[in-house]
Amino acid sequence: MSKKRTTIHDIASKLNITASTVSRALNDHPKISTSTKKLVIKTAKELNYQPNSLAAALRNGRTNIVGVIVPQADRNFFSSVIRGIEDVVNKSGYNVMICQSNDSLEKEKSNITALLEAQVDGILVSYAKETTDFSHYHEIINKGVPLILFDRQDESLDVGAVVIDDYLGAYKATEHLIQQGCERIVHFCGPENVSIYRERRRGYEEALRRANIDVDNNLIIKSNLKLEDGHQHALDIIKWKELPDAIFSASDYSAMGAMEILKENDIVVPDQIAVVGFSNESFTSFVDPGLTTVDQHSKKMGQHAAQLFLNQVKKGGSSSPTKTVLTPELIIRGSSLKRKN
Amino acid sequence: MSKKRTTIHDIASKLNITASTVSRALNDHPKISTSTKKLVIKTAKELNYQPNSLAAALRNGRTNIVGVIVPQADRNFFSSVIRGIEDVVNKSGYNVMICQSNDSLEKEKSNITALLEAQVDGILVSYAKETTDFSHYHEIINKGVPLILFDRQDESLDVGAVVIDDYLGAYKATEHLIQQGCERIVHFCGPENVSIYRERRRGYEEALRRANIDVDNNLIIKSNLKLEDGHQHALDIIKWKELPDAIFSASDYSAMGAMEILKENDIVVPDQIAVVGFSNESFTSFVDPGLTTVDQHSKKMGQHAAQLFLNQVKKGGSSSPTKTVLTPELIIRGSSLKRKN
DNA sequence: ATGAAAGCGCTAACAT
DNA sequence: ATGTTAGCGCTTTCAT
Repeated sequence: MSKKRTTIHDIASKLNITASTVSRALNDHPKISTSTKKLVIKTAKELNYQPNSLAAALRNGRTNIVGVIVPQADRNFFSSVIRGIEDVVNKSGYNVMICQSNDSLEKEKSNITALLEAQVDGILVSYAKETTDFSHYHEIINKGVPLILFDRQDESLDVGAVVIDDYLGAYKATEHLIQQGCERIVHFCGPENVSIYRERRRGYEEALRRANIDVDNNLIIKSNLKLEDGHQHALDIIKWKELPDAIFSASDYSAMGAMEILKENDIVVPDQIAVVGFSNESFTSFVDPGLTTVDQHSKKMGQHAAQLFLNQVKKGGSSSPTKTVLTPELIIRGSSLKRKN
Repeated sequence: MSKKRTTIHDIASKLNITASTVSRALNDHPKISTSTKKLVIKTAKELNYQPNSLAAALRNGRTNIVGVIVPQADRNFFSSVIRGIEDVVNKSGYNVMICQSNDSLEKEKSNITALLEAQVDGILVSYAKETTDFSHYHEIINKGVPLILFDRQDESLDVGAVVIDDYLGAYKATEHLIQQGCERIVHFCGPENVSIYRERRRGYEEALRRANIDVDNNLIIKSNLKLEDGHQHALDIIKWKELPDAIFSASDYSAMGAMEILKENDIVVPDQIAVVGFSNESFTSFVDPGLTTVDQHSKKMGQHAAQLFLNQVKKGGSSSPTKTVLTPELIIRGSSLKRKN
């Protein structure tokens, strides 16, 4: 059943030429006569020849595969980044190997090991929420494998990176809430080891300060930012003596979770509590009221990250790595638009 | 900068033994003394040795990689299937290489070629909406590479498959609408070449017949089932002389699209028009009213598909391929619950 | 324009 | 318990 695969040797012996000629013909080498090329290609088809990229990769030292590690591929944001990456690298003949870390450090490490063993030509990663120690990334760097970080980055790592200006996104979001008349703004804040969450918190605090509103640590809620976390936070909040007038969440999911609980408890969004999320997940436009959020130009981020990788390959890792910062965009929807009163 | 990679030969020469011993030690071969093993492992660490799975794969004829092709990784359904697949195959030492076809036949073909050239040990695929001709799948089969279909399958292909009973899911959904008193039920129906959409339509029609309601072809709308398609269909529908009293869409996205337009035009869901979708995408529970839908046990589907693959590898492709059919579950939410009147 | 030969890094059958 | 040897399929330098 499982017939022997045909190799270039099979083609060669059938045509009474050598494997080298076949290899060259197949790779469109300039010094091979057109007639030979045609013949080889024809015979290859007849014999149902399938190149073994493994063997070529072993010989060449390049696999033409780039590894991508994301916390969760089902986040709209990440899948959109991946599309951007594919857009760019496919054009240069690369394939993409996607791994999910599920935001777990262990899984992230094993992903990296697997990709390194598979001899990928580069690794693009958005690291897990759990990740605080970055020594496993040094393994990538030490091996001379191009490493690009996207979305989440670490300053201690001297590698190419593309991020959005999380500080600015959070600043815009908070400023918007203040303009709507909010003064007691709760912030759902992600793990502090992740730079994007530190930055978002900084943007939130700075916007308050500029508006002469004191930063109240009681209003800053440490969170894992999942839907269920949003539920829990909202359940806590509605027991407060004095309700806040807005929530700015560092994630759309926890924002959504909070909104669900508020509605269940007949607290009107946005009139009693305005809600703003972060990421522009697709569901944010479906819900009622639409969830105001911050768009991160995900596809563009992927394209940039891929381009950084390609540049690095071209230059052979000479010049110092580039950091690209994209400007986020506030998407205003019903969840934050207070009626004038 | 990019130092030479250490190989088993480096370890061998440092320890004055041969590469074979090193190889065996690293693979925990029973006939290697514990002391040698320890020494080898220690030295491997010191030299920062990284196995080259490419070379091993070339030698062994197995890569321990399974390829997965999905139309879109950002569909909750597919990403959930992928998790199920990873769950199962990781435990058996396989890694997963994910490709997206974007529902395009061309991309699907190039995905298959890439995976085949990468010598993956098996391919699990849910084919693109565009796919009507399955000859490229025969290449996989002819090469003796295990092929498993999930979600979408083709009867002409004699391979392992795991699907849900789309007929039953659609039947339950339609029956539910009828029980709610609906009689003029519109159906958004996907491309006919895709089996799942044929089956869903069949379930819809059969449920009507059993309730002695004539199948009205004017109520069956051919659709590509994206959000925008739902918008368009709803815009058409609201111009009808007589409104339908329900919509059963073969996809959550087009159901959502329709719901958005209906709301904008002050048509009350579910009272005037009830809406039911298909797939249980995560946003269906977020929206207001919650979207009634059919759950497809996505994670379980992935686990089953992966298990079929593992079985096939074990048996060496002897026995005839297994088809697994999962039973779908109707998730009733607000969008279809008419108030009793 | 084509051939001969070596080797990428690893494993396994066959020694001893 | 360890060494020897050959080869997986491909590319590429060096010949001719």
